[in-house]
Formats: sequence, C-alpha cells, structure tokens
Amino acid sequence: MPRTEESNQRIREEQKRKIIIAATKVFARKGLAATKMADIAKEADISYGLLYHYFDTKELIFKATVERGTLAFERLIAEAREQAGTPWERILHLTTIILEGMKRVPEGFLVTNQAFVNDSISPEIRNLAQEDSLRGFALFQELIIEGQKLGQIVEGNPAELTQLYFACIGGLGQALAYIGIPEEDFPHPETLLRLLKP
Amino acid sequence: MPRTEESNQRIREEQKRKIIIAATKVFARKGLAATKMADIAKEADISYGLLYHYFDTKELIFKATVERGTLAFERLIAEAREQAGTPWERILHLTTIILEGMKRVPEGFLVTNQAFVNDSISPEIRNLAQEDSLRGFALFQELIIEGQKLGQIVEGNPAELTQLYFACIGGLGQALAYIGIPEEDFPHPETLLRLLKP
DNA sequence: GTCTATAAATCGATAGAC
DNA sequence: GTCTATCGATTTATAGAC
Repeated sequence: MPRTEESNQRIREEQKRKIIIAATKVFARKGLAATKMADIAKEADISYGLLYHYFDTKELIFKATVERGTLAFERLIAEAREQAGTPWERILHLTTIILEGMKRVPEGFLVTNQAFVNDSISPEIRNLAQEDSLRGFALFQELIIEGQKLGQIVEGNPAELTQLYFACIGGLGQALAYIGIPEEDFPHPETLLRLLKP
Repeated sequence: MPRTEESNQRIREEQKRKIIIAATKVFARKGLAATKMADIAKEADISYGLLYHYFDTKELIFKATVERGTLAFERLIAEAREQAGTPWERILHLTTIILEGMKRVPEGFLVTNQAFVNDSISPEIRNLAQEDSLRGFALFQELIIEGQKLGQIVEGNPAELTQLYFACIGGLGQALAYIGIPEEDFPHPETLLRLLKP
C-alpha cells in the first residue's frame, strides 16, 4: 500500500512539531548560539540531515519555537480578556494561569525570554517577542487602572506596578526552570499579588 | 628609562581589568557562546592576539567576569550584615543598594545570572555562581524569620518569601538591562517590599 | 607587551544513496 | 522521508615578528 499525499502531509506536520518541541527544550537550556544542530537532532531522535529537510537553517527552528511561545502567551491573554468579574478577580485569574503554565512547561516562556534578551538574535525574531510582550503589558495596565478606580488595587504609577509585576513573573519563570523551586516554596498567586493589594 | 618589574606588573593588572570589564559588557548582551574573541578585543580596544596573552581561553575570561560579579554581590551582603537596625530596616537597606547597584552597572549581575542559567557553562563556573547566590538566600531568610518574630514581616513560609523576593530582584535586573525601564517607572524599594509587609 | 598572519578545530549546511 | 558522509565557513587558538 503506497503512501498517499495526505499521510505524507501528516507525517510532515508531526515531524515538524516533534522538532520544535525538542528544539525548545534545548534552546531553553543552552541558548541559540550554544545549541548545535546535532543537539536538536538527538533530542528529537532523528538524524542530523533530516533536520534540514524540515528547516533550512537553525535560526528558522529558533523562530518557530519563539512563535509557538508567543502564541501560547496570547492564548492566556485572550482567556483573561474573556473572563468575567472585577479587575482584581481577572488579575488573580491571569496570574494563576500564568504561574500554572510556567510550572507545567517553562521552556516556551524561557525561549521567548531569550529572544527578548539576547543581542545576537535577529531583529525580526526579537520584534516577534517584543510586540507580543507589549500587548500583554498594555492589557495588564488597563486592568490595573480599572482596579485602582474601584479601590481594589494600590494607588501609584500604573506603569511602575506593571513593570514590577512582569519582572516578578519573569524572574519566577527563570527561578522555576533553572534552579527548580521546591513545590512547597513555590509562590502562590495571592503571595505575588500582595504587590498590588491596597 | 627601562621598564621596571613593577611597572610591567602594573600594566598587566590594568590590562586584565580592562579586558574583564569589556568582556562583561559583551557577555551580558550576547552570552558566552555568541560572544567572539574578536568582539571582546574590539570592546577592550586591544588586538585579537593580545587577549591570549592575558587569558588562555574564552571560558577563562568568562570565569573572571563571573568572579567579579559574585565578589560584588558578596560585598553587598557583607554591608547588609554590618548594618545596624531592625530586620525591616536592614532589608530595606539591602534592597535599596541592590536596586541601586543594578541600575548603575547591570552587566555584572547579568553575567552571573547567565552562569546560573545556561547549561552550556561549565559546572565549575556554575558552582561559583550558585554557591554565591545560596549564601545570599540564606542570609536573607534569616532576616525574614527575625522580622516575622517581631511582627515586621508578613507571616508565611520564609522560603517562599525568599524565593519570591529574589525572583523579583532577578526579573527586575533583566528588565532593567535589556528592555530599559524608564526612570520614572522603575520600582522603588518600598513598592517591591510590599511583598513582605504584614 | 603588542601586533599580524596562520593553523586547527568546530559546526552549519549540502550531496547523494537508500 | 530518512540516513551517512563531506564540504566550506567561521572562529578559537597559536606562532613568530617588532
């Protein structure tokens, strides 16, 4: 029984997905420059040459991992947007799912963070990560301002509170992924949100 | 007038220092792997070959930058130790000087952070950074516990509070260095310490 | 102590068989 | 679609003149 067009198509997509997931793991740990194509091939359990059948360059693989990460982040944002409730409830909900998501799969977040942080990453990819983050910042700041009007959130410069909030989220993601915070020491959303309580 | 032994010695130390400072800047932006020896030479404004007169390998330069960073961090800790006052006052003081230090020269902190975070860095160097951080964590946790006894600090798992505090510090350092937080949006120590207020 | 020129190694990317 | 073997460029590290 010969392979059909469709089953080939299917294989192609599954392999691409496998490569992206494997690459995300390695990039998260080593960074773009220190990651060798051989590392990705090994992690994905395919041959070295086959990688190039699916991606023309290492940077294109990296770009794909960043896109996957930003897509996941955007889904979180969308979820928070649709959420009913007061600003405080929505912030609590957003915080909870962000922390949950990072605990489950920290790698995606870490790769996006690298795109943000490393000067050797191409402007195109960095813009991808930056615009994504800026959208998140903007949404969050709206929530802060709404919450302040209702007296649910501490007074003060909304931009400062937003910076602080996301700095903490980012720092927690790193600590979680690399150092490995013990389960019982991992901060609860409520503990983090003391930053914003009136 | 021939060069004396001493003046040669002096030149040697100054050049080493110049290289380490230049390398810190580049490593902070690009990471160890993406940084080329040529980049460091250019930043230090010396020739390519001269680098090897002072350091045998790129990794040894990196190690020297990490050592410089941890040394600076240890000085901060020592300063906090010597400080008089209640636990809360000492924590406020420590936080202030950490944030000040990061604002002035973020690079040192960032390189140490990389040593912590990147799997492609040798275990020897990573241990350097890790042990340093663990000392800081331990000291801080003592302060937390003391403060809780006096009712100056919110109740709760001291380890959780410590993790959260340093995660925020780390995240702020990154945000500050890479994204560039506007001066007016940069969090004040008091804002950050709302995390610990009872 | 400082430089330029060269060797050696590493690694991304390609070719071609199955 | 998958693999192994090889090329070629980049970059670390060395040699040797000034």
